[in-house]
Amino acid sequence: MQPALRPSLPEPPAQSAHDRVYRGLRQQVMHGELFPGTPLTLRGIGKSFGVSMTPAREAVRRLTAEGALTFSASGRVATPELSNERIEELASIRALLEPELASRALRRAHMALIDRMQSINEANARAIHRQDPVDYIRTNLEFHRTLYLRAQSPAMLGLLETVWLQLGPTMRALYTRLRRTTAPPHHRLILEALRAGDDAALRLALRTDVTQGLRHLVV
Amino acid sequence: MQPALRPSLPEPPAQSAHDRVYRGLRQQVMHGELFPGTPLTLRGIGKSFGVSMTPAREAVRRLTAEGALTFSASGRVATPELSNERIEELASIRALLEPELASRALRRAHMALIDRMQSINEANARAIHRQDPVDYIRTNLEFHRTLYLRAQSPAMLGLLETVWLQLGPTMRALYTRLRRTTAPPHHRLILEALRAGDDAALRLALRTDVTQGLRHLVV
DNA sequence: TCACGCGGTTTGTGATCACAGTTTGCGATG
DNA sequence: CATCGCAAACTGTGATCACAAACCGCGTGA
Repeated sequence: MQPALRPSLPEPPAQSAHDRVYRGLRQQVMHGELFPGTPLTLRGIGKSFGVSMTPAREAVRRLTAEGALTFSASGRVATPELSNERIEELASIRALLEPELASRALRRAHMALIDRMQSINEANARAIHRQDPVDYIRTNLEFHRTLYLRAQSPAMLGLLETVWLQLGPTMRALYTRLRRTTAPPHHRLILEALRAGDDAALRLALRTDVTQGLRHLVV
Repeated sequence: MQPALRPSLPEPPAQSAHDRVYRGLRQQVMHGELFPGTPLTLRGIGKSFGVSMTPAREAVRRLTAEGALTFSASGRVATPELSNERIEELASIRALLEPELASRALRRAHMALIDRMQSINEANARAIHRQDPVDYIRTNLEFHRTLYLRAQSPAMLGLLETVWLQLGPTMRALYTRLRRTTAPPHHRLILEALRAGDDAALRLALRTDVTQGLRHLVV
């Protein structure tokens, strides 16, 4: 969990049962803890969170609305198995939104932010070396989100997180399949563009980071 | 309702109770039938759709996940009252997504599509003359959606519809306040750019249509 | 050996209920 | 006449239940 990220997203404690379930499931999906096509059951979810079916159903309903889960034929719940077209479309949405968010964040960026991103990036490199897919996905998203939070554009970030959510299981399948041992090279470019205050370079670095990262997703 | 639009969005009949409620409420919100801050109750929703609280709750949960409804203090459900910053942010998201969708649709556009858009636009002009805010919003969205459906980018269109949904009540408040009697000039430019096959002009026309239309929203 | 069919089990759905918190409206009091 | 207070009504929450449909596995038959 990343307690340091919370203050910018003004979500109150909101400790209702369905909200606990929602957050828990959402994190599992976004961080790639679940493979594509993993079947879920309302009773199973409820039991694993210690609640009844009702809050589990609401959380699932909410997550399906965001594309994090799908209803297979006749209402069975599962993580999505994306077609190649869908993957490419989601990647192009990332390529549209992320440079814009980065550009907005650039105006408000300061040294402490860049340092924080750098340390997250080092954790990301360690996850790669450890060959830990979940931690790799988690730190990678955290790297990006840390930057975008500075954009002060909650609606746009929310939309982007929806996209990440849909890609979660697919990214897990990818990063489990190809066991890379070298860090993605573009995070360094992002940090350099940030330090230089170069908007065009930053946009380009993000676009390539996103499209390169998802290039290998197409089966 | 627009039965002609259905085939491209491959949504099955899906006649469960919560889905009927979801679609009904969603349309009410997106088409501006509800003003910002309108309070809703689960029991009231259920009664007006002839179902119990359970499906009503699921539909509301799903709509709040999309930003169509908000939970006011201590769980009361209401349509959102957006701040100026949020309105501007949503407008800039529209300005980002809609030119992209239009550009993708341009490659696949044909004469029948343009004719259909033109006839929708005439219905839109009639709604303006009749000073019917709901029908104005409905035909305006239909004009745009008819174009974007051709982009064959369901995920991007889905994201955009989420944005429309969030703006629904606010647009209703606007178009009720300022009683315009002249059609927005940019739809004509969009049609001309489509006929000419001019990508740059089309992108520009959409960007100005979106930003001009929402310029008056800021209170 | 393989395909088919059938019954037990599991699954999502929707209704109902008890409960706690909030709002509301009426009446008493200054 | 205005203001405060309290009780009744209302609201969302979560649990439980009945039910129908889908699924799974085993056994039978070709």
